[in-house]
Amino acid sequence: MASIRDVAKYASVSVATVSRVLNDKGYVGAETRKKVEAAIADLNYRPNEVARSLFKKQSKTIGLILPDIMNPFFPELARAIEDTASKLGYTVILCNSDEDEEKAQRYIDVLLQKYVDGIIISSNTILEKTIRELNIPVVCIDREISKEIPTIVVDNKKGARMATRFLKEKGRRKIAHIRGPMDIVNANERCEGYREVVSGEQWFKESYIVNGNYRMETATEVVLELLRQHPEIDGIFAANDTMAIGAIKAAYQHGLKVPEEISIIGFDGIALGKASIPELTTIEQPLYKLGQTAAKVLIKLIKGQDIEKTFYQFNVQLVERDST
Amino acid sequence: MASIRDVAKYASVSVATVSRVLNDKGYVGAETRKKVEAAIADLNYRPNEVARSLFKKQSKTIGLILPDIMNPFFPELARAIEDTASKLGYTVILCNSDEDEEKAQRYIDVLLQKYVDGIIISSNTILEKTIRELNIPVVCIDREISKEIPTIVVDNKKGARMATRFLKEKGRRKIAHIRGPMDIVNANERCEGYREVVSGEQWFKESYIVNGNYRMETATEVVLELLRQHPEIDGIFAANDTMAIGAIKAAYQHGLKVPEEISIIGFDGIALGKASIPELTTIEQPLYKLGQTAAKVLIKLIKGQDIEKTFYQFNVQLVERDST
DNA sequence: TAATTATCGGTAACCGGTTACAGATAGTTT
DNA sequence: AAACTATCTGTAACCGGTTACCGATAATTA
Repeated sequence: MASIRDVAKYASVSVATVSRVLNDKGYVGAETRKKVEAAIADLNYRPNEVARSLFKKQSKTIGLILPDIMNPFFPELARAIEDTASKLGYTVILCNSDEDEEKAQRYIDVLLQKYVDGIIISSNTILEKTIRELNIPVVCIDREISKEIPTIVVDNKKGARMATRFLKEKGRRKIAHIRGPMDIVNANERCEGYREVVSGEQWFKESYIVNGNYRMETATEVVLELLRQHPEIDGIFAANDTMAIGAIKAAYQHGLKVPEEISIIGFDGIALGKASIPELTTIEQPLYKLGQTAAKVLIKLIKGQDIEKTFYQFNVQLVERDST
Repeated sequence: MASIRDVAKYASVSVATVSRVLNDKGYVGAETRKKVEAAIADLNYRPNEVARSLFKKQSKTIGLILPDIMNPFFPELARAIEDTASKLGYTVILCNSDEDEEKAQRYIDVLLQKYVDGIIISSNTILEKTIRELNIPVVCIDREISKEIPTIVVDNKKGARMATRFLKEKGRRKIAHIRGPMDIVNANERCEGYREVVSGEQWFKESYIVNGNYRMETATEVVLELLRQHPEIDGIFAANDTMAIGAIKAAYQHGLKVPEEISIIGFDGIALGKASIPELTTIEQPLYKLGQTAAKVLIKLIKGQDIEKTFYQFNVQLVERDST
């Protein structure tokens, strides 16, 4: 591949001049500019981004650390981030942390060595201190670590309240909740939202809250057990869509018709919800918007521009489909 | 961050020596090595991967160009590729081409500028010539472009025959096929496999083959229309799982019970199939294995090792679940 | 003892960009 | 005509690694 020196020679100018044309910086005479542009075109020259990165200490690359791209919640986020980054001239390195702090740390080290300009991370295990020591911008998405670090999330508690109230409005009187992992903030918030709505009800029992881990199979198991213990249950609010689908399966296995005999509502609004039969009623997060915002905010920070706020909380929306 | 010169100064040696220790190359005395290692530890030094890339013309990074990570077929592939690459010391840049050749080309240009060591691509629009001109290894996955380029796929035709025969064995006598896009090789192969099995049947009509585009909504529409036209149909082989789920929806909307009145089988074995109700019978591709192989083959090529073959065709497996 | 060889470490050029600084030219002002 | 300024272009150092090549020392051999 042609280098800037080849172009300079071809156009009979110096490399500095070529660089000036390339970056539209400093004085370049009209004639000279034309010569250089012709040379660039003739040689099909593309500046070497690595050399540029070395000098600028910026790579036009961001790191994206997610628990697992196979988790159906993340592809839409990843897509939005990549789209936005790409539009703004950045490239995205994908990393799967498996919720493992050590693994995340290893990825971070590699990303730093590659001079990534910033990182978007979804993690609950990483420490605030670790992040601050990186000396590059970091944005958290979906999981919040600290109010100090820019974070993009939705109003989980409100969404949970909406979901639970909706089931009540649908005439459900014994509403259970399958919650997410204890160490994930949004799972706690969703559980809290559910609690706020049902704690005043005289029918509410602590055992109506069961532990899930955001995965389908486990949800099916625990809901099956729940229905055996509490045949009176006629509504379930699952803390995410994946578990909600697991719950639908459990309901069928238990011989219950959805939505006739039991209503089930999820949270997230992932594509999966439209693929299930019946289609899933859910609290929809503006996933694309979240990813887009994360990328925009991160890139603003990279460019040294300041951002309006450090905590972006988006609204959720109830999408009624056929499971309620 | 500390540079190699800082380490050299701290250890009172030259940068060459530090580099030798770092890369275990050339003679370094035991004493000297210890000093250098101590310095590296004390200064918490990590070599700058960008500087290294510049000199080596290798970045320990590979590009992954997929049509769309939101398409549920790709996350597992991406995960496998990332896992494998990461284990072998490579990092993955994610690109979404949207089946758009121009977009893919733009990504390729950017990737080249960043000195990626190789590219894994899933595309049917890109030309063989374009790829050969890149001068870096390229591996195709899921979509085949040319026998010259290393390709990782499954035996689509065989899988399609298996699916169609399976429906016959289940006693289905009027089996339709929803095919994938005309410009995708695997869609044609799957259609061909279906044809081979049904073309001898006296009941077979050309209109039993309908065009889908691998998307769910479209599949629902065309199947609905198909069922109106041909109420006799009692089996459907959809060219991918997403369309199979669309077909299940259509069947329900048409008042048919799955699998009692109509059997539906998909292709791919994506996670979605386990989330649908009824769970989807499908021809499962070893997705993780495919991704893993793609990464391994690519990295072998990058390292200049030679590979056994240029065409890796994996077997598919029929997974019977509840839709047949 | 002298010559040879293995081992070790340093200097400096290189990868391909960017940019501070300085020098040259042309146009304007006094 | 001299001085000054605006515009334009080039030289060379720098980013942080790698490595060819050379010189020095110590160990081995004749």
